[in-house]
Amino acid sequence: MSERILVAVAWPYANGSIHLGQVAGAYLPADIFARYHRLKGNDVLMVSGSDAHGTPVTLSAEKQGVSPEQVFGRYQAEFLDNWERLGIGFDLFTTTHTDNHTQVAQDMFLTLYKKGHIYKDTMSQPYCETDRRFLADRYVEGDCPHCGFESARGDQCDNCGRTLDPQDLINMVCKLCGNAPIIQETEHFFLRLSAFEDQLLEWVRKQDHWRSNVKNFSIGYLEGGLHDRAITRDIEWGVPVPLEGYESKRIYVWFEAVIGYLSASKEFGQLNDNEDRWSDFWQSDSRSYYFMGKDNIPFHTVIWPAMLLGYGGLNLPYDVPANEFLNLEGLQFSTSRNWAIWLPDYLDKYEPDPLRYVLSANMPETSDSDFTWKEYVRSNNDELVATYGNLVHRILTMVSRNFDGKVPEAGTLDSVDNDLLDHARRSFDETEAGIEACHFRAALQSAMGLAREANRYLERQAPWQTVRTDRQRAASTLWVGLAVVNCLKTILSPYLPFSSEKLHAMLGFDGSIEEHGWVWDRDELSPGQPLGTPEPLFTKLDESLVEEEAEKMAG
RNA sequence: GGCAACGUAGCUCAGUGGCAGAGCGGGCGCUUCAUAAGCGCUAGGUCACAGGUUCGAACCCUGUCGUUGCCA
Repeated sequence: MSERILVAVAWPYANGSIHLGQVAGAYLPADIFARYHRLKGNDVLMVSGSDAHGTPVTLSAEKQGVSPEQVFGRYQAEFLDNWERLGIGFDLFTTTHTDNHTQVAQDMFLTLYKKGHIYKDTMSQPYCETDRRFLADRYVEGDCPHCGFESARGDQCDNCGRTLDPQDLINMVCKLCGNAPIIQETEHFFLRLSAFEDQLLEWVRKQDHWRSNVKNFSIGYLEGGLHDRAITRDIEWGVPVPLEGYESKRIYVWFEAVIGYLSASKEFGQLNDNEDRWSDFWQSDSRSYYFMGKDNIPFHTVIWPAMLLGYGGLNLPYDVPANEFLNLEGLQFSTSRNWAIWLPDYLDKYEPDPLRYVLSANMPETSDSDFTWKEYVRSNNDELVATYGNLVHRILTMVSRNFDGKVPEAGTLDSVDNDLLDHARRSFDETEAGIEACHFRAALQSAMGLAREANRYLERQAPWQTVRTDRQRAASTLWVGLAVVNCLKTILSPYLPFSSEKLHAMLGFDGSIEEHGWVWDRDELSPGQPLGTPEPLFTKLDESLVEEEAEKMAG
């Protein structure tokens, strides 16, 4: 029975490249999950897009002396290229700067407003008399009232990490002109989050399939009490407030960006000449999974659900498998300190599958994890190449040399043969259950365990010897070996789509793995089926790479 | 400061009441079909620290220290 699965992935700010932390935290797990469900034959919609609005984009634009459109346009193009090269298969990766998104976001705003979930009030904001504009949190800086750090931002101090209100800053200055802003009252719209507290708490408490840290954190967040939050700002870049008299105000980015999941779903339908397509994933018996880093949890377990409840008639998140953070060589990824591995840089030099493998094997599912170049090389050489790639290669070359490159016909199977085939069945089921539950690391371990077991099997059956003494026995062994490789091809394909596709062809199949589906049958390879020319699936990397990359990062 | 997590082998990490685990790395040996890949054996741990509950604690409770995220 086909299921409907919405794979919703956090929207990256379009003011800088994607780094490996974001890949490990959100994009890769989402893609593995989506690929698996597509193989299962389920109806999958995977969406995300560039967060084109928000102050990081305008700040970058002003720094570079270009328009915000140019900034987000450049990164939107880069993101699309990166997804293609890394094999992140979005059904639609759009942006928040589309007419469609504006319309959907304004509809959400108006509906909530009419239903009384949004109300007007006034608040105090820094106003720069020189630039004649209100200043967003990140447009002011000053001394941190807690630690005295001299260039704390309006929303947070980068030194002591505390969150701030602009009014807290000592010696506050406008980042644009350097003059001191004044504090001025301004009218804004507020989301009545407090009204949803009980309903959300009841809902979150029922989510027993959520990761415990996600659930506990959300419950704690709700029990601490929800405060109504301002959802508009006095800025020019963003979605206009759709009410007369408020033309100078924009919907604030944290409220508007999450609506992207819905607007992207609608845009997907329009692009495919099926206007109502979005409702399959939002109003019917569909499950939605939201992938993101841990810093984004409350937006997806509390605020977005509150908006959906207020709007009415739309599905709440089914699961929010948020990941912890990936560190780099023991330190946090930091854009400002340029401590990062940027995805476009990686893709210019290396293959996609090894990265997908290393990040999956080390995915920060339950706690922060660490990426090091040393581990990257080790993992590629000792696991991908030595365990899996070599297994495939030794079996294929033996068949190629001794059985005319055709699937040999098995004779009677012995208990060792059957044990391995049983193991393959178990690994297939375990990998399936693991991915289904968003336990990507464990599922990958199960698959790799099968590759190790197959190497042990070969050692025991030694077909390179029996081929000279008992040709039928060697044929049976290699037939079993091929059947297991065929299994590995499928269960590893969500993780290693490029090499699995290559292997699929080498095993003599036509078409793609996606057409083939998430199935494994030991008898799938028919005797006599001609195999392709065996080629290594992965390449060993030289240790010198570790030092080269270390030097690059130090510089 | 409040809340939620995390701290386990050289490294990266599993393990939530019942004999401390895996992968990789180290050491020794075997093998040679395969990308010098593979297989077996082996060494290696005060489960952050200190208390408590229990017949029994890495696991439950309290406190301390360290790390992370969110919030004020």
